[in-house]
Amino acid sequence: MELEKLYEPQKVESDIYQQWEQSGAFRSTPDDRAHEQTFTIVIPPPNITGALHLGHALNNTLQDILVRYHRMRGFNTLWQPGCDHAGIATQAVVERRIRETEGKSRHDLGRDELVRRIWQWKDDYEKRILSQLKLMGCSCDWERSRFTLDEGLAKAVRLQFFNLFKDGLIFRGKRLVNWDTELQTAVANDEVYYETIKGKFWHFKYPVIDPQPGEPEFVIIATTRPETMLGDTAVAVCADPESELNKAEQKLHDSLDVASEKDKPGIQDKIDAIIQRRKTHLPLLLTLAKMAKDGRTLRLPLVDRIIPLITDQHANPTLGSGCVKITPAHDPNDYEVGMRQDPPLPMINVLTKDGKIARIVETDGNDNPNSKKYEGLTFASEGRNKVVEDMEALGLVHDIEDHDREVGHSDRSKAAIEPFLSDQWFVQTSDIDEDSRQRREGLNPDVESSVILPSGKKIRGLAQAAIDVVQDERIKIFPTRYAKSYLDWLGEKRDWCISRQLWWGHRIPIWSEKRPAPGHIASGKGIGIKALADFPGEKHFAPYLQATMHLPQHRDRDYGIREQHLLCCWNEEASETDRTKLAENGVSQDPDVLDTWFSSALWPFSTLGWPEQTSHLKQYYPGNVLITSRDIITNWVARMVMFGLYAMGEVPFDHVYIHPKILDGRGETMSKSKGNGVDPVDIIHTHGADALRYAMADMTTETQDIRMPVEYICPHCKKLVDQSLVIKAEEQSRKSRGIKLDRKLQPSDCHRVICLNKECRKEFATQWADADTKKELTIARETSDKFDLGRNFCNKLWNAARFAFMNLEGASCNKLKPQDLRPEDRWILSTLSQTIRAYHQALQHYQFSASIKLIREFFWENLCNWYIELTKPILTNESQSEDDPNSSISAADSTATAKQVLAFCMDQLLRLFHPTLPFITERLWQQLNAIAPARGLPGIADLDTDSQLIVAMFPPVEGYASLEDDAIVKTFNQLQDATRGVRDLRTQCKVAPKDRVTVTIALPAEDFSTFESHAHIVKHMAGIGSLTIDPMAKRPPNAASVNIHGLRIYVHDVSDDEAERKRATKTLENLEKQIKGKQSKLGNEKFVANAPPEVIATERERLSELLTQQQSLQKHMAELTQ
RNA sequence: GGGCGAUUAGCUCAGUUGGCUAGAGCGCCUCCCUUACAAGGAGGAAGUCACAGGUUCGAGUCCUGUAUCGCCCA
Repeated sequence: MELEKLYEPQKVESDIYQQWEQSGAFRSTPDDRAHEQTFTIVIPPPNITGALHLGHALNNTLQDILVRYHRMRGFNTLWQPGCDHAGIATQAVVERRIRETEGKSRHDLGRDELVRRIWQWKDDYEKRILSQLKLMGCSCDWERSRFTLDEGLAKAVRLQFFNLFKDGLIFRGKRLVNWDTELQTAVANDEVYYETIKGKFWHFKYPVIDPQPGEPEFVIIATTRPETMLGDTAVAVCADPESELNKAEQKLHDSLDVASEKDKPGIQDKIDAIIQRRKTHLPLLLTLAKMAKDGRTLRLPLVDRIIPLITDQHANPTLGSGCVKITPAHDPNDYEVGMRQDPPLPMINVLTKDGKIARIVETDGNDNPNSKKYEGLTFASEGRNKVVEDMEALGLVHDIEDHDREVGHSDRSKAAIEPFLSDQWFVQTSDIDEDSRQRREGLNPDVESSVILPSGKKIRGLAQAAIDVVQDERIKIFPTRYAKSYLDWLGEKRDWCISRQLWWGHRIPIWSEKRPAPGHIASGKGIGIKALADFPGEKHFAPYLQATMHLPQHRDRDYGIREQHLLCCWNEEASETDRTKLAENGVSQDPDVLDTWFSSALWPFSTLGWPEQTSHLKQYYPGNVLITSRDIITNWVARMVMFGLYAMGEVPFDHVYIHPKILDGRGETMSKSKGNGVDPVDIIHTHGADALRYAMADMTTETQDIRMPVEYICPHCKKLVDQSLVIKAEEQSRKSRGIKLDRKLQPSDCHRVICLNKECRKEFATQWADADTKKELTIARETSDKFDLGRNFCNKLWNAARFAFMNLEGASCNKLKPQDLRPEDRWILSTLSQTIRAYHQALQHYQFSASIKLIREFFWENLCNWYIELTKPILTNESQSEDDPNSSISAADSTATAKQVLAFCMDQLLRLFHPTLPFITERLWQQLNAIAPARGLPGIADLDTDSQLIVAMFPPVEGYASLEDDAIVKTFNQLQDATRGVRDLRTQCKVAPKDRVTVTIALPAEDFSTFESHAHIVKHMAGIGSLTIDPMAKRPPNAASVNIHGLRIYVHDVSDDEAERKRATKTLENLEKQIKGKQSKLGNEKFVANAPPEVIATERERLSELLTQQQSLQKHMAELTQ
């Protein structure tokens, strides 16, 4: 069964993968082995919004390399796969799809139907994602595949929530969220993008109530969002404007001192402005500050609310009028201002969930009679116009300027984001102290002000615990610089807002009953939440926890209710019937779901069966390493650590490895949501899975992201079409059609593409086209020539193996004595052993690129270009007559030894390459097993020859010490130098490759005998007909010569004196330059005094070497001139 | 605004704690379809290590500043 001349991955990959799966090689089996002998990786669960792209291919290649490496080293190994439900991202994708295809909103469908649709979507994409991973060769334990909404994981989520609630670590609070008025949900920060919008700056006058003599009648505030003034609850001024102005000026002076000339005028202008301002504004600002301290109030126009003039650092005396309106319920900064006041400012909401002006309720609980005419107007358009119009009518508009503003937009719906105050659930990650106990007052008064982990350790707070484990290196982060972003973020100890106003996700396990404040009589026929524990037959309410939550004054406006009774429960989800029954009794479950990261944070143990104490949990927790991308260090990694410590008492993993990011041809990160992802399956199609993996691992260095120019393969002419040109063409085409471009186009904006190849010009579809277009046109696959090196490498490996297999028939497995080995055998074995050691070293430090380079270099350069070339004549029996006259080894013995050594090298190489290139190595392994079933070096390396490489033993960490031989490596280097020297001269003198040349080599007498006894190597490798080694040799007539590391090489009869003189002169010049450098260095007293002795010694040695070379070359020149 | 990183050959990138003449792949030039491999082999040209200072006997490497780019956080 001879191998094909070209390696064709598609003929190999699926069979091999099936064999692995069927053999159970991926399966994890708990066996009580210690943590040191267990290797666990949990996959960062890909979300099910879309298919995987090359970034995931990188992530999973690296995981698979480590998993296969450890499996082959005999570790009990688990790679835990699965997918993430990705709350908002998935719901938005599915909602958009339904809107586009059916014209329906989620409210049209209803909660249950929408969730049903999303499950369908999940099934499709989960299937696609898992198949992508399999095609890449990932060796996950597929039988254990999990989804973050699985029932088992849902149970883990509910229990974790329950425990946190019990420990008083969950509280309810107000928060300004990014509100998407279109989707009617809060969106996360990373789902908001900013655009500059042309707008105006309105300067309004607010009348002062009872101004004293010398005080202004109005204060002037400026706003870009007039409609929010309906919710103003204060106007702030600076408490000490004079010193603030001084500070600002000093700061400008400081920066003026260090500024470049071109920046100076701008800074000077600002200083002048402040000086000017002291004259024009300061007196008024001082008056305002005093008024604020005296408790002066203002009458807010339109709604007629009396609001205080306050002092706060937020008011900047260097800008505008120095006064700023405060709308705590609709601006993040104002919210902070409001919270800083004592007592806090009231927060008055003026926005409805669907983006209109709300019914405005004053602090006394009554509707504001003046606000009626604004109610129901669209917020930032009709509302704004009406407010401005009315202010103008009242003559309270002082000025209007043009002003550009950065406005947040929802990534999902493209609607403008409004800051919106809403009730949210939080996990307290900050330190647990008196202050925070106040905040969660009423929730669970019995809780201590610390938390005791299952390990018995007492912690100050979740964030602090997660900081500690990285600081004391119980978790190590690679590369180390990423520890900083982890620590910085956790150091802020911001409580974690975990509720999301969505339908897709884990529903918050809180049930509540709204009821009046204490002292009032409960109305209605409710059974009362306290009675729920005895609710007949409802096992899902046990165990449960209950708490009464007092809602502070300014927080209850949405409800008009003073107190809420809450019940947190776990066990099973409530059934429909239960829900109905409970609803009838005035008890309902919180409609919100949990932040996706809540369930992801449990992933390292929920996937192992927690809260059940399964054998998997015992064996495989904690994991060894988490491999992920840097953008989720905070969202995910930090939370896994907090939850791991909290639920398990132990860190979830020992190491975190952060890998580079894949960028597209324009330098933008590849992402699902951006629409520039390349399907790894396309690359597998053009280059093969191993080539994909090889290139990925080879590009994974510590510092750099990976730029990946993408090309389409035109399905018609098969030529490559540059993706960035296609995007440009699309932009052009849109412009010419009069379409305004409001953003940079992405590959996902290009659906129909005309081939840029002039002879073709046919149209094709891209992966982003809709189904109809895809049907109409053929889809072009995407590719990148970045993967060529992987494909080339696989082909090389394939062919080297092919050659070996053609010649390994009858290879033996004998006990070899050192004297049986030829110098090249000893050299290659020594080099192999060193390579093995270095490979382990590199991989254990997550130096993927370096590890690949090591084994690539050994294989391609050393084994193929030297060892195999040297061994060819023996193996193919051409060299019987060319027996090395100096060797005592017979030709037949050499052949047998060479076969055994080559078989050994191939065996070790396949093992070394298997983690990176699993398919091709497994295929070749089968062939090797067939041709050389018994192999190894008995006594030195006794090998298992398992039928499957995936479970064969990896070469040992320490290499094979007895094979290492520095002397032969040194000699071989000299032989290689000589060979290269002759080859160089042959090329320079245009000797045809087939012609044999006559060569004389002069060298130091002490190297003579070793060199001479191995000279056949140079002779063979350099195409030498006749070779003389002579320490005293002089230049033969018309010889070309070169000096390399003390060797002087003459190739006879190929050069005239003129050419030789030129060559020698050039070399001499170079030598002189180096000698001069060395001499001045060694002549420097300070160098000799300060540098370490070994460095000086090397320099001296090197100088004398250079001088010898120079002398010999000068002599040579002299001979030439004669 | 704060933090992190990058800038080395035409391109994409290596370069461990400062120490031989700064490397690789691709591309380029010359030669070779030699029976494993042209997806290959042999040889070659090509770099002011972003810029400006500083520390040091010695700086691509350490420090300071500048410029440009990227990412994260607010």
